[in-house]
Amino acid sequence: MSIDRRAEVVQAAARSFALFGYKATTMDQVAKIARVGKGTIYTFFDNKEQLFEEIMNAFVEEIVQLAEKAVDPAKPFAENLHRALLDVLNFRREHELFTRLSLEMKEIGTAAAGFGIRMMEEALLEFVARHVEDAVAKGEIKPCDPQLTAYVLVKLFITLVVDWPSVSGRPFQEEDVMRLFELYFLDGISQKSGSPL
Amino acid sequence: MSIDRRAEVVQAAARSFALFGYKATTMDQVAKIARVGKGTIYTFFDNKEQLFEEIMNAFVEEIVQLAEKAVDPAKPFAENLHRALLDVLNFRREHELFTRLSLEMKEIGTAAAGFGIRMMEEALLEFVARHVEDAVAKGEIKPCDPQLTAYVLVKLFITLVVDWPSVSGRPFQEEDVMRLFELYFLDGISQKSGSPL
DNA sequence: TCTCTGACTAAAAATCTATTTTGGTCATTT
DNA sequence: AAATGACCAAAATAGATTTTTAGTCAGAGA
Repeated sequence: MSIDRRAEVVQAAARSFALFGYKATTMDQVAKIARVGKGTIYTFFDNKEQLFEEIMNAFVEEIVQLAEKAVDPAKPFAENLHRALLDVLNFRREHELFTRLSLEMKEIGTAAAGFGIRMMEEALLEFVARHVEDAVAKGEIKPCDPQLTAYVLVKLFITLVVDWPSVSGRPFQEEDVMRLFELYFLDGISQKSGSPL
Repeated sequence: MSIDRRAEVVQAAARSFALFGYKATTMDQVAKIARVGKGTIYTFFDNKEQLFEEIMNAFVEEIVQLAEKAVDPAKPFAENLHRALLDVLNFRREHELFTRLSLEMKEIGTAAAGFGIRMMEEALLEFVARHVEDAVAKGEIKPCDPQLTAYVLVKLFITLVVDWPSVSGRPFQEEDVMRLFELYFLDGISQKSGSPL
């Protein structure tokens, strides 16, 4: 039985994309790493972008499934959000493809890298929006536009996990992020209800 | 009495920066618009960047003063935030220097434009952080890191006023921004206290 | 026959070179 | 003493040339 050349190609490409980014990954290189002829790649994928898309798709699916698994419909929104964010956080830390692509996207303006990022963000937004909608329906959170709320939520997440650490120098611990999320998003910073004894 | 050449230079440069951006503004052009010799500019400013800095400084000062005027120490934090943000919002809409520089910063990577933007953001952050500190001291909002809170607040502001409109296509009205700010930041989206009668 | 390959090609990217533009200077004028 | 614009070096731009790379295809190997 011959090896699964398609899988070899995908694995090699995934490694190369994660290691060098989209632009610096050449098809010759992928072929070499996968130990196949370059033409073989083109029997499975029409072009470089499609190969990239496949890998991003798998990546996105993995993340969404992870988040989905963290959600228990019986449990409250805040708790589900908590667990899902934690998982995404950890996943990000382990797989640096996302981080590298973000960099490439911002430093160089690679179109495909931008596409990849946008795809991930859109998938994440869709996922969050769906759960926000549920939570609103259940009366767990106030009525609001699910799309916008998801957008704000994800932006706040990125602000806390990516932007602020790079501005202030010190990254947060997981628990910090969760506590801050509750403070800034779920409960609000306004000191109005529970008067301090 | 001779004209104030320095003021002429500053005015000409301000116009040109706002109209063409940092990079596309040449010192020859500024000299011509200001109707002075190019050398004259260099009797007031060491170089192009310093000229730019002066103009940005004035700009930032104007904004901060505007915001400061909107704040009444006797009034609650939420209301002050409300008014200050409204003023900044309007100012932004009127003066396009900020917008143009943001674009230049993102499309081309002009270092000086980046510097200008960062300056504005830092000034704004400092302003907000100071007032957050006050509000915490007065017990109007929950105890929190003023720096971080200011950062989150400004980011949310930009998310609502700049990012979301460009994503969704439809910009917000002023009142919308304010209402959303209350929902997402001050009160929180969590449906916990006031049960919906 | 069918899968797989790597030399090949056209197009894009990088490199090099010639030319122009531009920030900054300074001897001269006012 | 204040102001100027011709001047210069350095940087940006444009164009020509070379290199790299995505994608093809005739043919080798099974």
